[in-house]
Amino acid sequence: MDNNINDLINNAGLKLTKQRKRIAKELFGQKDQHVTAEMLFSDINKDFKISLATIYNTLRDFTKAGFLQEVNIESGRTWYDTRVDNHHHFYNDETKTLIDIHEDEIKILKAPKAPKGHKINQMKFVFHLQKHN
Amino acid sequence: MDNNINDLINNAGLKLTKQRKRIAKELFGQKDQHVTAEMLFSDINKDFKISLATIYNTLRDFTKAGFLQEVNIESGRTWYDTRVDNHHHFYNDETKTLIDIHEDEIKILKAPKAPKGHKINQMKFVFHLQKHN
DNA sequence: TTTCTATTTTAGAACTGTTCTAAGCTACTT
DNA sequence: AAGTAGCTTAGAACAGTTCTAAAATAGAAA
Repeated sequence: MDNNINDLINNAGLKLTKQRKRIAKELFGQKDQHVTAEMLFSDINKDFKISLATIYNTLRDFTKAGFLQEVNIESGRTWYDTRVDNHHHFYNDETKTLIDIHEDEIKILKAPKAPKGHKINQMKFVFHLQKHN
Repeated sequence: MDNNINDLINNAGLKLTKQRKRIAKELFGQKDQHVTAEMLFSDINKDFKISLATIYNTLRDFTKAGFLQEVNIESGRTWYDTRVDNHHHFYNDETKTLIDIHEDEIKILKAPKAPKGHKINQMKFVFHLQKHN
């Protein structure tokens, strides 16, 4: 099960370095995580010296390999989501936190028609949350 | 009708400066525009000297006044939309262009339930486009 | 094992989009 | 016509991210 990750890294044509193992552990150790590069960097650096460049390189590599999905909500920083299936998000603007929405929690009766010569490749829905008493 | 814009600026408690008039003309001269700060800056500067800081200041002021809506799709830059009603977007990742989707082109049968203590404040849907032959 | 090399990591420079600063200018009020 | 709050500006500063080029290392080959 730990090897699962290692095998995946290898199968993606990536060398199994200490840094990648450590990042993978951080990301895939618990499920459904949402992280930014800075978050990963400071969390890991509590007990494992790693450079910010490696964090960015690895996030890019893992995304390319399909282990992660980028989520863009606020311009200015990129979130990485360990869920790579098709799904959507709640976003709490106040606490700046993301919550997954499983695809079957939404039912679309009518989808917009893509412009001529194009088709819809991916749908990304963000539901902004507000406190409610 | 030109005064329309000027009145709106005034009513928002903003002084009617040359720069704001010019930016307003650029933004609201034709309808349903999507611009970035850099786009506005270079378009206007073709015939009217204006500083980038003023562009940013004005985009912020106009947004606060409700004349514009921010759209965040790619992290790294902010789009401004002259449509301020509730609507959604197609995004062409290849050409980096936005197209409005009127709200009635989408019908949602089932919306996700907001987490306890919260309610959905705003829904922002992005439909990523792909070429299709 | 040891050697070899293509990858990887790294510190720091560079870059992009945006905000801040503080000095001079100007729209509007009196 | 003068006064002032608000505005514009150039450039510095900042945040997030990518780039660079030198040193380190995983894994293949001998």
